This record gives sequence, structure tokens and C-alpha cells, in this order.
Amino acid sequence: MKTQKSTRATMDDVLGYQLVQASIATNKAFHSEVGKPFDLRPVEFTLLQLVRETPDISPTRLAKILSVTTPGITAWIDKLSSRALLIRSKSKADGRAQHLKLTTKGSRLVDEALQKLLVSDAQLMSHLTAGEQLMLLELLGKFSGARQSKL
Amino acid sequence: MKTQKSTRATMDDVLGYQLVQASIATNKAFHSEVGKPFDLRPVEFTLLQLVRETPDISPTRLAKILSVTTPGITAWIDKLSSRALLIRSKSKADGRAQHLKLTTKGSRLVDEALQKLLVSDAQLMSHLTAGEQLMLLELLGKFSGARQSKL
DNA sequence: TATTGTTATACTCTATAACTATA
DNA sequence: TATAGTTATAGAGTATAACAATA
Repeated sequence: MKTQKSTRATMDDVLGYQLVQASIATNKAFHSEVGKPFDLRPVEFTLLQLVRETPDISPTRLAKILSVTTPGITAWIDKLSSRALLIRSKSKADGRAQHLKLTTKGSRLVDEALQKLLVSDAQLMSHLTAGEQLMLLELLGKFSGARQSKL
Repeated sequence: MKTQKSTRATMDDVLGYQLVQASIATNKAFHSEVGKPFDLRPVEFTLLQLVRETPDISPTRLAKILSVTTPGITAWIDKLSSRALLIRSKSKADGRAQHLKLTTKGSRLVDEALQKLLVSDAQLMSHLTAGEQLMLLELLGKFSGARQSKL
């Protein structure tokens, strides 16, 4: 444990740096456990899982949550759609908007991937106590909560 | 606070997702407070600060810490070097290796940027208690500690 | 006028392979 | 043989602008 007191600040004191360092670990694990075997990018997996959690969600809303541009979200949805993992349908209420839904194939795939990922997370965090693991997720969630509520 | 119990897992339970969401916030803040005004990418800022913390560090070691390829680190160092923010010098002990040092200009710039960043972090985390802020950084550090020690 | 979504395009960043020079 | 660093190059990803269709 580092007690910083009056010493000069280092990168360890910078939140963004700690997030990047932590992400390096999770990204590598994602790639070997999910990315490679399921042929999914992190964004693709997240997109699928979010559609699963929120059926009929629109591309625009996904773009905001994922902090991706609208051309970006179109491209990702194109890719996933061409793999028959999700389906676009026109909104009846608003002719401009679309609703997204997972196919059975997409649903199965993201479900398997999610399980792999949870196991992987447990391994990555195994040097933290159970309480610390929960606390870490809680605090990250609370930190991002402010942003989420503005979407 | 979410108590998950036996409900199905969501993205909120995935560490990598929480890290990405948190990073979206810090990245935006970095860009407006440091990236734009100082014309620095996150990697560039981190690279400079790490050289500052560890004078004579080698490009290879930086590449490992930042999880960047060696061609990648060469390119970043080239850029920063051409802006006269750091200097390469050949190692006397090992003819292949290099030592990196910040110039006065580089040192001043990264110092100013770091201060801006710490203020920005405080604002971003202002909806967490002081204890939670410390805890978040502590836990992220502990999580990444295992990886760091393997470098 | 504002919003949803698409297309086109340029740019940044990354990743791989092949090379040099030192050890 | 292995390591430090560079060069060249292809590919993935992102961002901007311009557009069509609907509200």
C-alpha cells in the first residue's frame, strides 16, 4: 500500500493511468478467452450483450453508451448483422429509427462468451479478497454512474 | 448499490466493461484539459512522465509498461524527440541500448500537464467520498500490481 | 429545423515481418 | 543465438463531412 503524503505525484496517482494499466490485463484476457475463440472485438461483445440486456435498443443509443460515432456503430452493426448475430428492424413509431434484436445464434454466443469472461475476471482478480473484488466493481460503477445518467 | 444475488449477470458485472466506461470519462477529461492544450496523446503524456519518474529508462522497458510494440515506442519517441521534449542517448554499458531523458522543456510541460490532470481527476471523482477516491486508486493499483511485477 | 442512420474518405494507430548492430 | 532498436508496410479503427429520410 502506498502512502503518498507530501511526495511528488506519480502516474500511480493518475486515475486514467491506473485504468489503462488495469485494462491491459483485462484486454489480454478478453482476447485469449473470448476475442480469439469467438472472433469478437470488445466493442462487438459489449454491443451484443447490451442488445441482449435491452431488446429493441436503437443504434444511436448504443453509440452513446459505447462512446462510438454513428458511422462507427453502423459499421459494427453491419458486421454483426452479416454474421447473423443480430437483426435490424424499422421502428413503427418512428420511421427513422431502428430496433435491434439478437438472433438465437447471437444470444447463445454472447451467453457463452459472458460466462468465459466472468471466469476470466475471477482469475484476474484472484489476488484481491472477495470484498475487494466487489468493492472495485462497486466503485467503478459509482464513478461511471454520473456519466451514465447523462445519456 | 446493486446487490446481484441470483439475477443474471450483466455488463455491469464485467470488469473490463467498467474499466472502459470509466476510461471514457477520463479520456474525455484528458483530451480537454491536457491533450488539446498541450498537444499530447495519453501515451505521450504517460511516456514523458515515466521517463521523468525513471531517468535513463530504456525504450524497450517503456514499451513493456505501456503495452506498446517496439515499432510503436520508436515512433512515439521520435515524435517527442522531434519536439525536443526528450533526448535519446546511447548506453555506454550496452551498445544496443538507449537511455531516455527529459529536456527542461519536456520536464516543464509534463509537470504542468500532471497538475492539470490531478485537478481534473478530483473533479471527475467529486461524487465519491475522499475515502472512496483513495480506495478506488488503491484497488486499481493492487489489481495491476500482479502484472507490473512481471515486467 | 432537428434527428436517425448511411456513405465516403482521410487519418491515426497498431501489428507483423524483415533488417542492423551489438551482446 | 538472443536482445535493442529501426524501417517498411498493411490493416484495423476512428473521426469528419455530406447526404437521405423522417420528424
